[in-house]
Amino acid sequence: MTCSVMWFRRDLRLGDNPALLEAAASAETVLPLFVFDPRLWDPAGSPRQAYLLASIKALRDQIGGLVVRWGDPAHEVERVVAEVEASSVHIAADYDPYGHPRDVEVKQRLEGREVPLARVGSPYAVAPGRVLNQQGNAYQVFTPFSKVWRDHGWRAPAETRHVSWDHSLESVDLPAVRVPGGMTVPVAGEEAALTKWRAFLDGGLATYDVDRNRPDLDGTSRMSVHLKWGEIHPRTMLADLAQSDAPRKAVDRYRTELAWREFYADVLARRPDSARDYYRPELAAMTYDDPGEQFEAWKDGRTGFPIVDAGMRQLRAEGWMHNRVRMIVASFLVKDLHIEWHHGARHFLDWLVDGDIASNNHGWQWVAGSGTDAAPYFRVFNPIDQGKKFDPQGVYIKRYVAELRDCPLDELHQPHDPIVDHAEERREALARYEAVRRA
DNA sequence: TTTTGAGTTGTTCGA
DNA sequence: GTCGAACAACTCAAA
Repeated sequence: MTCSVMWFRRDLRLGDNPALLEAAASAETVLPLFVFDPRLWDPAGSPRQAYLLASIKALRDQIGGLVVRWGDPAHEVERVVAEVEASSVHIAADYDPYGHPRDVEVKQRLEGREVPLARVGSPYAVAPGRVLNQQGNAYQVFTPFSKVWRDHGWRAPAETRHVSWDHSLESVDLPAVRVPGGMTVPVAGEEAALTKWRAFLDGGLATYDVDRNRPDLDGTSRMSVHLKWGEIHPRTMLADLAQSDAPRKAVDRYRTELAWREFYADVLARRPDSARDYYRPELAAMTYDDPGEQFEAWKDGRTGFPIVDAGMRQLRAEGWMHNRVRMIVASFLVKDLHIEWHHGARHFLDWLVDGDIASNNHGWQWVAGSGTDAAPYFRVFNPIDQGKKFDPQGVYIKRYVAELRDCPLDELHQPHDPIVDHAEERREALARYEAVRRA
């Protein structure tokens, strides 16, 4: 019997999975593999790890077994290949700063055994590096990127075919993950992702263009976590959007949000350093404050600004935060507390179940004014006005800030014992930007 | 090569 | 309360 290895990473699904199809086509049986990489695993636990574990269990149940290994992927994949005498290993391409070099190393190791590492597909509708301008260069601005991306087209969703799974290898136990007490992470797995997506197509999509900014209405699809782990492919979603009879404006807006995900992946693949360093280095010269007690207050949701505290508490309660509120709390950290964006980005990655290095860190750089399409320096979110505008009845605030549940609406959005004065810190932020600009 | 138009997500002020 | 203008200057993309 010939055998191929399907090495799952961030593509934890069986449907619309070109790498899996090719694995099945190239051998009689397919061995399903997942490798826990200690370098990516925090023994202290995290919501993201808890979600990953739940998703892996769902995948294992779907397949009826999954070979789990623990260790350096280059070593573990080679070992599994030797154990089953596999003829090939199949993966979806990873473009992240850590994943890409890892795959290069694994490929080299396997070449020593004359076993190909076949990269088929990616987590994106259009693989990073494919969208180019007329000169053949990458775009650095979202809007022209999105137009070319939209017209680039993508493959139709791949058909699901029968796979003969190989269950001959032993598996190590899944690690235990500690989740902060009281946190509820979303239901994981391909089935859950598809169920949620179909409900959104029939429900929230119709008013997505307006409601997506309303944390009180929960007007987003909440698909980010499923995209993060590849429980659904964006190509599947784009095909469904093309079939949708929802209003054009709403469909276009959702498509644009998927384009943002692909744009930031494209930028990060081109500039792996931008995961950590300033995309535009000029702003690194700005004066920032060291994270101290105010940073702790921000993380705990104790700033005294209701919409900020609600967002930070939602993050701790659910491992997720509404996107509008992510912008508000990010602006507050960078512009009101004058703390460098990467401290906030790190905290988000520690707590978000959907934490994705490209979208997260470039979103933060956008807020800090150091990313692509840098925001004008004078754009400082007003947390009071943002609260009134996007949570008009205070439903979102009251959901997460228990001590304000009896607060009358005309006082609800006002700061309560705030750690800073917004107007004052806004002037301070503008002054610091002005100083860098002159330099 | 030069020129022109455009650029996710905002706030404040004054009419 | 609503509305439009001002808030800068620069980079990118395309004609």
